[in-house]
Amino acid sequence: MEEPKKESLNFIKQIIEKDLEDGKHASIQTRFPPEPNGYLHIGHAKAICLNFGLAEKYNGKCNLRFDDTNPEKEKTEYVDSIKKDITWLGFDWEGDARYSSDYFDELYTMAVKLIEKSAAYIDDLPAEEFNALRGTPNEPGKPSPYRSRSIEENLDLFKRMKAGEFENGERVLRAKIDLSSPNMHMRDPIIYRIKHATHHRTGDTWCIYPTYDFAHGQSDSIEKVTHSLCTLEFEVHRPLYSWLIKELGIYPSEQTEFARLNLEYTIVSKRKLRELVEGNHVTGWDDPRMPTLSGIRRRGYTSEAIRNFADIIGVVKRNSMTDVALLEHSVREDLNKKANRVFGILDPIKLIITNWPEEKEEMMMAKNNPEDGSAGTREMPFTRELYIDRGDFKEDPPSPKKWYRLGPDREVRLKFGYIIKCTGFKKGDDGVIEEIYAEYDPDTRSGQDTSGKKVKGTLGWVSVTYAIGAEVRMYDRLFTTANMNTVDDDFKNHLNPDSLKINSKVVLEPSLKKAKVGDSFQFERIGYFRVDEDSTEDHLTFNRTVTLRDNWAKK
RNA sequence: UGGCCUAUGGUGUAACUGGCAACACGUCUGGUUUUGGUCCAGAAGAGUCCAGGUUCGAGCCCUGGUAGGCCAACCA
Repeated sequence: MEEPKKESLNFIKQIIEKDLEDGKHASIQTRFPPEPNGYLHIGHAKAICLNFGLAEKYNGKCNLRFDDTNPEKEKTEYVDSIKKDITWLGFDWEGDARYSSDYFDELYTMAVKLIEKSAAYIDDLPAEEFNALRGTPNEPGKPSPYRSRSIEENLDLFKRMKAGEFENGERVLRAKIDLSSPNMHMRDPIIYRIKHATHHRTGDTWCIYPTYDFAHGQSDSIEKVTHSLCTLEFEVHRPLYSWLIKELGIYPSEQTEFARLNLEYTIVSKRKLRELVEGNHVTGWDDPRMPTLSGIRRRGYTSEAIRNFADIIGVVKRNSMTDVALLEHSVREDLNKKANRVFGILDPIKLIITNWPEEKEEMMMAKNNPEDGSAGTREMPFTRELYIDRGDFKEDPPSPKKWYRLGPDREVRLKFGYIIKCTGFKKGDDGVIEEIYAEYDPDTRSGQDTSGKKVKGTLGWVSVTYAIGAEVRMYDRLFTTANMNTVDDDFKNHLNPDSLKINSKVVLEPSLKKAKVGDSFQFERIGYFRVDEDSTEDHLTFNRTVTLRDNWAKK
């Protein structure tokens, strides 16, 4: 017997398994806490797969909680899109979606408790003076003159803040911790601020709102989150996270940080993505070039591919730059199993079978997916005039060993059809080839080939008589620079001018008439394509998801 | 004149917690193939940031460096 290979655990799984073994927790509770101020992107997918995946693996639970403590930025529109994206990825959150705003009352009570413990105070300092007193990482902060107010005065002021007696920015509530801490977040951080703004859920009930630091950890605690996972930049917040929980004597959730996803040629800053949308550099949040989940989905990536991708990139504490090849491999792997094969000709040129009678038609049997027998077969009409791809013909091709395709006197198989031999071509005055002529060998019908001929090249084709036209949007990376984190000029200078090429002269085999929005196909020998929502009843539009691997084109 | 985190092939991660560095992607060979796809077989590619130390033995531990990331929004 072979030793069962021990599954290697990432550092978070190790922590969880230890906690479970030690009996620290009977089961785990995680949460995915997006701020509803934008669309989810591929980086969020990593966090979603982590949190929901962990709950799945360890029979725990994962909440969806909207971190909505800043009314000026948050909108219900985003709540809806976020839910949709998580569902698309195939995850279910525990119970109803939660909101930090659900806990505003409780949070307020906690703040009062802190004041009563003399662990928080109201500061009247204007922002400028406030920041000056805070010091720098190298110099300790100095106390505000308001730091030593009485509990009664603080309580009264806080109540009046809540009652709306003050203007935005006039006063804040600060936790009283340690002004000389080398960690800036411990230098009496602001925990409540005045914002006369309408909240997407609580409306005008409140004019004071807790800051991230005062809302996040306590919300975790209220939900009895055992493992609160967030990205590396929150590492410095952890002492504050723990301090508040301890000071308030509430359920001790624990924060653990992991590295966020960095993907080559990709940007995941919400601000920058918004800039692309608003500057019309892309067509919208769901432009198939966008790294948003809505964009990726529209492009044709499957949720299985994304989940697999999240799986193979792993979870660690070190920053890295992920090769896009990993993502592309994930989709190809998934689509290879699922997508039916069809013939699509991106750059059509007429091929005329001169020894094929004008009116003769034959139906050819084509396999839908060689990887999946249950995908069945379909019929394709074979006629005298066909379209093949211009790139499959060369007037003066290299040696047959280097060129498997068509050229004068060369033979190829038209897949699922006959072997043909090129007998000539017609060139226009402008030097452009207009038509290719060939003769077919009647003994080579696919499946009934008695000729014994072997040809190296196999081409896709579409009957001119039955072809349907379509538009294909060929997408490429949005940026030309691999590491977009380190560009110091305007990131828009790095936009790839060729990130979208529209090809509207594409012809497709007639079976595609039945294609529906959202369907993915493999155009044989070319790539994977998804039917876009811009398609109409009688005109299909496809997005190129990704090309096929092509070992030959590289040489 | 600070604090915290991190460092393993080209890329992403492993290494049963001290036992001669593994997997995936990518690259290159060859085979199969009615997709130059898939699949199959194989190869190259790191001696684990550097220097010391502990140890029979260090990628894992210790010390000191170096490099990168993060922290001074009433953002999250």
